[in-house]
Amino acid sequence: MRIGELARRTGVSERSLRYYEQQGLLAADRTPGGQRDYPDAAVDRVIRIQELFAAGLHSRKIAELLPCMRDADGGPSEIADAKLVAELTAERDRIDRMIGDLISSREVLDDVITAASQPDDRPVNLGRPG
Amino acid sequence: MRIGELARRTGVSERSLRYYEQQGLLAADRTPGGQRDYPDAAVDRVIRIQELFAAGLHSRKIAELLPCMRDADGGPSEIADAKLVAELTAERDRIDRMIGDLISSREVLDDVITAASQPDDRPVNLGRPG
DNA sequence: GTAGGACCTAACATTAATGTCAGGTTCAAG
DNA sequence: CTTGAACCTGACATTAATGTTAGGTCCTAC
Repeated sequence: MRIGELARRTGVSERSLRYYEQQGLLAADRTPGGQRDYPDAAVDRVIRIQELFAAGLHSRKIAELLPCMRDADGGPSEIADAKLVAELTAERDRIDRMIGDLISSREVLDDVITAASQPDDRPVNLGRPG
Repeated sequence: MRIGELARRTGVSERSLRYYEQQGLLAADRTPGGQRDYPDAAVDRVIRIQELFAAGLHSRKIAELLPCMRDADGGPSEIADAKLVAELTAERDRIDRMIGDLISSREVLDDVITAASQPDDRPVNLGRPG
C-alpha cells in the first residue's frame, strides 16, 4: 500500500511515517517512480511504534528494539545484547512508574469529575436512592 | 521551606519549581528579602503536578484542575464547571488509552528481555530444571 | 496526452518543559 | 563586616516529534 492508505489505516500522519523511515524504524519498498510501497505488516508495526513512543522511548532505542521483537513474520531476527537488555530493563522500570503515575492522575481526574457531578457534601452513594 | 529543600525533597529542579509558579501551579510566600518560602504541603502538591505532567496534561489544564482538587487542607476550593468536566473526561479517556499503550509496550520490552535471557527456542520454563 | 490527486524532497516552524548561564542579592555564621 | 552558599530574575538553548509549506514528480482515468 502507499503512504496515504497507511496513514489512514493507522491514524499516523504521512509526515510521521516518513520520519519513521528516516529514523530507521520503518522500511518501505519503492515503486519504479520512487513512491513508497508498504507491506500489510506495516500497519501493525506503525501501531507498535506509536505505542513505544507513547511509552516515552526515543526513536533510537525503538530502532534498536524493533529487530529483537517477534512480529507477524515469526521469531525475532536478533537477540538483544547485554547492554540493550540493561537499557530496556531500565525503560521497563520507568514504564512501571509511569503507569503508577497515570493511575494516580486518573484518580485525581475522576475525583474532580465526580465531585462536579455530586455537588453536595454527603458521602458518595453508589446505589440509587429509590 | 526554601526552594532548594523543596527541590531536594521532590526531585524536581529549582528551574521547574519556578516555572510552576510562573504557570500558576504553585504559590509561595516570600521572605522580606524576596526569597520563596514554601509550606510543607508544597511537597505533595509538586508531586501531584509532576504526575499530571507525566499523564500528558499541559500546565494550563493543570492550573484549572488544581483548585478543584481535594488536598491536605480539606475539601476543594472550587467545583469544576461543565466545560472543565468535559475536558477532564476527555483527558481521562486519553489516560486510559495511554495506560493500555504502556501495558502493551511493557509486554514488548518484557518479551525482548526474556528472549535475551533464554536464548534457545524451547518454550519458556518457569521452574528450574532440577 | 492531460488533468488532478497522491506523492516526493527539503527546509523551516512549533511546542512545552526543562537546562544553563550571567550578573546581582539575600542569608546565616563567624 | 565578610564570606560563601543559596537564592533572585532574565535570557537563551535544547529536545524530539510533528506541522507546514514550496516546488516538483508520479499515477490513474479519461
